[in-house]
Amino acid sequence: MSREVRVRFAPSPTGPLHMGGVRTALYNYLFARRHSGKMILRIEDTDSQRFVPGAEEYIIESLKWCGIEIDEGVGVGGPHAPYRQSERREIYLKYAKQLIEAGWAYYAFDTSEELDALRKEAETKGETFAYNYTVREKLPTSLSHSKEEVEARIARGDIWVVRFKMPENEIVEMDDLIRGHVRVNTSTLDDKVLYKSADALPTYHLANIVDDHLMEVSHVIRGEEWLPSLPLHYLLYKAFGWTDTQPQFAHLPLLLKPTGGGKLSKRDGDKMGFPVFPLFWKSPATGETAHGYREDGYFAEAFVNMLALLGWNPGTEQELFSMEQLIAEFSLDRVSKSGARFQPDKAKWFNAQYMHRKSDEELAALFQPILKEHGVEVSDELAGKAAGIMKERATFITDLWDLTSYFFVAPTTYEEKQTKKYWKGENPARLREVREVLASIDDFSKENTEAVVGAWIQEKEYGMGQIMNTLRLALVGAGKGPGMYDVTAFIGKEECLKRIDAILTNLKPIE
RNA sequence: GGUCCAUUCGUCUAUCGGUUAGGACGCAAGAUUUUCAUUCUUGAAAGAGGAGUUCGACUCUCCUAUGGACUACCA
Repeated sequence: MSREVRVRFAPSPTGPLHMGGVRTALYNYLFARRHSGKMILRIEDTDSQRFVPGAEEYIIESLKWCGIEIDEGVGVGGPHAPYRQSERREIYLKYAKQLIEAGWAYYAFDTSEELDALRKEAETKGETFAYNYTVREKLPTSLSHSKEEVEARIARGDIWVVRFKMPENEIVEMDDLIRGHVRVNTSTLDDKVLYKSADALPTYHLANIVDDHLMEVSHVIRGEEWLPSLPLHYLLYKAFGWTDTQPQFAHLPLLLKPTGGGKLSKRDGDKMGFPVFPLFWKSPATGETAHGYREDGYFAEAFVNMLALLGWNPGTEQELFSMEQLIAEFSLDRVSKSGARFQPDKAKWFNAQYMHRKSDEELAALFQPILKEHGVEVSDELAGKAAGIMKERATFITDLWDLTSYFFVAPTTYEEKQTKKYWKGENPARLREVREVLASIDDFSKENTEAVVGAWIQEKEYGMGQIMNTLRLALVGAGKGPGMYDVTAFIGKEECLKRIDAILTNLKPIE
């Protein structure tokens, strides 16, 4: 039997979307597209305490930037709307009650404080407190109280929760698309809270299972941190009688810190100077900011490509993939099992690869705003041409200004090292000669200038290095840049002569 | 502490019982070059440890070690 592939990305709006979350979304998207299925965006905002304003918008904009398209969900609607769990709140209580009636769940009246006290007490005795079959009959629950008593407490407004009645000593057999077969004894699990009366909202576990069922989700692709609660989720499907349409699960490996232990966190980025978020973020509460790949000059395609290869590989030696190619190649059984350490250097390498493949037109569009910031007004053609000449040595679009500024503005200072090396001896006099040679050239194209000047250097038996580097000092002001004739052809004859005259009159020769 | 997951060059990874264990990033050396880069070539660099199973194990099983996740009325 094969049913329509329907996957969901279900983040919680508790802050900016982390790059690990983006990867989860990406894998869901690739899987959906690969199998001509649907990609759903569901917002899991069942924790009223941790809600962060702007987080949802951030998530949506991040996915959009990455080219991850949503078929159904928050922002686009769909047949199972609403897709924000806070707007679905009246759905869940019904299902919680259904579980109680079927004997799979029960009311519990303990307060958080009481439970904290019990945990502390157990801890001092060197034990661990587990809310499960060993204690639930002794605590204030609908299992230990009469039906009348329970109804009375609810009627009088006591705070209650619904807990899952985890069976004792049963083996849950599970299958994960990435990890294979997993089995767990239910005695090691506890009675998780499914619904809380305090805010009339379900917890993740209930909401997740109910919504995945209602939204006909076929595959749950999520982070490895969810693996420990998989048995509960299996049991919930069983308790509801939904095992026939239960989705298949795939738990993705974690993204790890570049150095040291643990999973990638915001602080790593701050410390080591690379972004952990797709977009720039400013916390509305604290005003704290965090770098984003987009604002730091990464191309979305490069970011996506890098992320895709962090935990998945095609089995070939290909590393550069467009989104279309990723969709064509992606499969869950080539996702690795172990956590992937994120490496900033590799991210930069990917970006450089994409930079090198950009056309002059694309580069012009990206480069123009930077040129304007520096007060340079040029045609797209010229902007693109300059960028095109230098793109091979750029990693980020923002590198381009340093790399090409001398195409647009004459040097105002001269690099000390180059000056010391070349602005001495016969070189200034030779530069005057070069000036005359250049002044005599009519066809100032790269090829012609190179031919004429080259022949002249040979004829005079001058040192190529001395002449060219002195000229470079005059035109660029530093010991860097592309081939000299790229510069002469770009800035043109008049500007060339102007820059030569400038250094001749303004810079005093060494010694 | 308990439960679960994982373990190949520094890092990302290939290998689905038989390979000189391959590629990429980074690193080093060399070549090219009028500068800085780019590019190219080359090099160093790995199966956590121990038992099995097998003619043969990086690959299968078990144990140990290490790392990680989870262990909230958070997701």
